[in-house]
Amino acid sequence: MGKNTEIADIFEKIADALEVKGDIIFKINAYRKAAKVLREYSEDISAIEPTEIAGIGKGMAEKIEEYLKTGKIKKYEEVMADIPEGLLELLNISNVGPKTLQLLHKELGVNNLADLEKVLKEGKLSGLPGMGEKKEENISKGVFLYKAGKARMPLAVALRVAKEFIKPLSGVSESVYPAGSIRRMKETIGDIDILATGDNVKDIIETFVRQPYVKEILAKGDTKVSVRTSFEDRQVDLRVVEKESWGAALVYFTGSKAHNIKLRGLAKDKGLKINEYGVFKGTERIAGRTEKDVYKTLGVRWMPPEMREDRGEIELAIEGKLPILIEQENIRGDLHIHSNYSDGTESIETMVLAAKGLGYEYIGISDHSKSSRIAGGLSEERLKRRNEEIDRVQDRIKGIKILKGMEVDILSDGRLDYSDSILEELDFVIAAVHQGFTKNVSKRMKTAMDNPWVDILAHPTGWLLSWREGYNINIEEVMEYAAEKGVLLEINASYNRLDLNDVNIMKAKTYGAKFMIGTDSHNTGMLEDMELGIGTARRGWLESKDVFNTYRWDDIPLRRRR
DNA sequence: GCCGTTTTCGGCCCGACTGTTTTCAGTCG
Repeated sequence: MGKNTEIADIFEKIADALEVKGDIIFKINAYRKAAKVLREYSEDISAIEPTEIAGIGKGMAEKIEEYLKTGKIKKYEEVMADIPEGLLELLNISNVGPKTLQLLHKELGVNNLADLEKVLKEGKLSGLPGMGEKKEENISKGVFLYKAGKARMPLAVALRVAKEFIKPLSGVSESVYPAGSIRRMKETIGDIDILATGDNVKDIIETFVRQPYVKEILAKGDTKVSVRTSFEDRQVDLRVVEKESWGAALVYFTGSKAHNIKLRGLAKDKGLKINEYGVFKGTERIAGRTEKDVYKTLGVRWMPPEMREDRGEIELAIEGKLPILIEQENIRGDLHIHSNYSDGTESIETMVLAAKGLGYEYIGISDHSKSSRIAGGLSEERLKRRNEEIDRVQDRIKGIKILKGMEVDILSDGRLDYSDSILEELDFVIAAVHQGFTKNVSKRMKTAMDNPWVDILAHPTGWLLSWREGYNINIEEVMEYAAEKGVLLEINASYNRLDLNDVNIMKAKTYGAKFMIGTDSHNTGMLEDMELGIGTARRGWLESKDVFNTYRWDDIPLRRRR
């Protein structure tokens, strides 16, 4: 973890603490903004002048310097002095905001989750000002869901749930779309947002709440409804708008929040007002029907949802310099595929036919190497037999090129799991860490990349979405080394990885790195995870020329060919 | 606390919904 992240975490905690203390919201937002830009800044903050970053002023810069020098920030110690450990965590409970938390803390001495549960049980909340039976009940529900470990869900799960709701709605609406972070293809999703338009608003809302997966209606108004579903208690929100507002609502509900705030600022500068209903000059609506119109009135070109994170995309769109992002149609092949020779569940032939069905020109079979025993890693002898099998399948199946690859373990000393003479005979080699996640990972990866037969580095950070933190690694150093050596960085598209992620992709690109999107498929269904990898690449602003499996196989400038 | 071809002071996004209120505060996105 870099210094940027460490400082960003501290700034966010300061913001939370100040909010509970009731400080002015603008100061709090300043800390949040600083945390965000710091987290997403591609260079290490110690290497530059902090005030050059928008959102970091004199005060923040001093605190950053202080942290770099002493490892501490006095302001943080100050604001935290009278805040008990475990209090701020409670802000993550839905229906508990800063005001409620302050009240609970001051009046009832709530310091942590256990305290909160206790006062709820004893029914002590109802006596407090502004607290009634309902509010108490809602906080109880919030605690229940929080404890149930309502972590963000993987994008793939959210997409599936959203589709279940969109299917029946498409019958009664004119348009219905997933919005929010799903549309931006963020790797994990909190709540699922769906946006619809049509003539009969009531019908749309009633159809929505009648779905069999709806377990409880959390809120229901004329245009908006929130439900808890039987998919792990996940919340789904539906918002219905008039056709005149469809584009404006799409922009608004797709977000991100930071992107919207910047758009509002632009509107304001032009004497306009933008909200989910349109762009307004005084009371007159001058745009709203399509996203394109909305952006145009603000002097901004339309941009793909995956870019809308306020990371400079609005500035680029104003200058007309938006990148042309990679699309599914650009992908010509998938190089990270397991067969039943190692831990895949299907035969080489089945995987090849499925890939051919997707219109791919080539597929690379890349099973595990011998040290991955649990995953059925291949001995030299079995590797030989697998390659002969590939030749036989290729004889039978035409119209798709089958490549002999391997996902080769990086051993504890950085050597690879096969000798160079074996690696050389393969069409390509993916190197991967599957063991010793905390031991010298950066160094081992760099040693592995010194081997000229390594073409691709698999799932570079090793994290699994929402449950495994990943390798103990200096990812910047590794990505920079990969760029230098001409090793492709994998964007692992598997639904529970998405590794590299957007922020790392953007950083890697500044180092001059190139990429490969691989699904890490262990069965035919997983081939469709390519969609998730493309979304992630787009979030990292990649164009098709950055991603080498958009090239014809013979044209890929693989390291071993140079 | 940040920011500035309208400003170095005075702004800083804004609307829906809920619950507890007799007109609005808190939460959420």
